[in-house]
Amino acid sequence: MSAKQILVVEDERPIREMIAFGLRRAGFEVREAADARSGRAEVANKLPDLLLVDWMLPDTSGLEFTRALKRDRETRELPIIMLTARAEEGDKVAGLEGGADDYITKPFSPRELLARINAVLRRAMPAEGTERVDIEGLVLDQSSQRVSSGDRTVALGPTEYRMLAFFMTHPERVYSREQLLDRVWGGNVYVEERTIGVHIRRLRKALEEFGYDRLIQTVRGSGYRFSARPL
Amino acid sequence: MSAKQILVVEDERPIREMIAFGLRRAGFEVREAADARSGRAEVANKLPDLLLVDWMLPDTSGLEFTRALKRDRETRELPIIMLTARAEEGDKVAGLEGGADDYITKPFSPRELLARINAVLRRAMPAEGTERVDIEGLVLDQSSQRVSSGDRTVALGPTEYRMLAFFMTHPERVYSREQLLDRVWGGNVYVEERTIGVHIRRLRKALEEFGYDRLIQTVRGSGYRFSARPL
DNA sequence: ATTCCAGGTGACGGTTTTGTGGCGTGCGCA
DNA sequence: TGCGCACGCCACAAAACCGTCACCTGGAAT
Repeated sequence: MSAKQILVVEDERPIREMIAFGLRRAGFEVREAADARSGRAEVANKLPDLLLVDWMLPDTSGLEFTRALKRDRETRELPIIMLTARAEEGDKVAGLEGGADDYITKPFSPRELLARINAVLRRAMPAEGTERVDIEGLVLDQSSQRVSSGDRTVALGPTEYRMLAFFMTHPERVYSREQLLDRVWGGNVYVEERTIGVHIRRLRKALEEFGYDRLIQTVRGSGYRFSARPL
Repeated sequence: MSAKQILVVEDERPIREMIAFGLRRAGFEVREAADARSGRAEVANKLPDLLLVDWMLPDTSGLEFTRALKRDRETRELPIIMLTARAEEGDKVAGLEGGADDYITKPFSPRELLARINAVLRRAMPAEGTERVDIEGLVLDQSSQRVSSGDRTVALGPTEYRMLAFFMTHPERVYSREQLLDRVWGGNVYVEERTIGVHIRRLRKALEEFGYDRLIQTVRGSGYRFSARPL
């Protein structure tokens, strides 16, 4: 597994360099940008694996920056961690709403940062060799973000796709609703656990016409399981 | 799987109780301590599965408390989550260096706390080699919460599954109804001992079509035994 | 043989968990 | 600005499961 590339967008140079230093020492490849403009340029230049974005940037707010990236299809899946100072704490919510995958308040320890980075990467990154998964003829292709059967594509919303992708890369195992929230939605979101049932149903319905809805099994009292074996 | 036990060490009573309440509602068993001293006593008394420690305690800093535990061989593996107020944020570094497995800043949402707890517990709980058990072709797979024979799955309700899982991981040994209540239902539940017989029957019936019902043996006057050997 | 009792059985009502359809909202897009 | 898609959530329906009870059974003790 090659080194993950992280782009740090932060205007205060000492901070930026300290972060970069720590990350490099941890084995990441690091690129730096001092403002949103050059940040965008860097992203366009070569897609990093993860973005660290300061909340306050000289030219735009990190929020705007994030929003823009999350809107673009090309960069939508790019994981973003927002850096906020304590004073800006009230905006956390907004930061997440804006689409950041996680945030971290300054000051933070290198260890904390690493923990979050790894968490987010783990979430975002298809585990080794799961770029393409075929289960009983149901085919997940992560690079094109599509799931298909034969030559037909299963119609899925973004959330359904993420959930199905997660399931297909983690079959034969029961996941609680809480775990699903954590792994499919991401750590810092508040969503009713009940809602998961709704998405399960939508996913089942989408798979139904292909005859694959049976793969999503309910484990009463525990959660759900994706399995090729009959219940 | 019986309920995990969590010890909350926090001097501010309302906060402590709120946390305890939330955790209990989430199915944890909770013990409380108001200062480091009684905290230590509680730990010594009976090792909990996880520790929630406030950063500021009347007698010692949470840091010292944690350090001490991490130094002791007996408690080194005990997972610790530190609670810090925002104002103490700068000390995070020290907190983590001190050996806490995670920290969380007040105020926090119950869900966030639960997520961290589960994450830490999951990390701390490496399988005991009972992940997969095969007895005479009857296969228990705990990660998928399923018992199967050949390619067919035994249809079990939650309680039946728990009971069978317990039996398969503790074979060749007689358990009284009371013991079963304790280990399968988990301690503080009021259920008629008579009821166990009913579940035994249900379990036998479920195993019947696979020819495995013979594995559950009645020991008159004592209880039940799961054994591959006939008798 | 008769009695007695632990344990087995089948049925039932209540409770909890999950499935389902629908509604309102927010955001991207035209 | 208006439209349509996703999404989150609610309220209700359906299903699964659980704990008990009343009654049956088989064998051990007398």
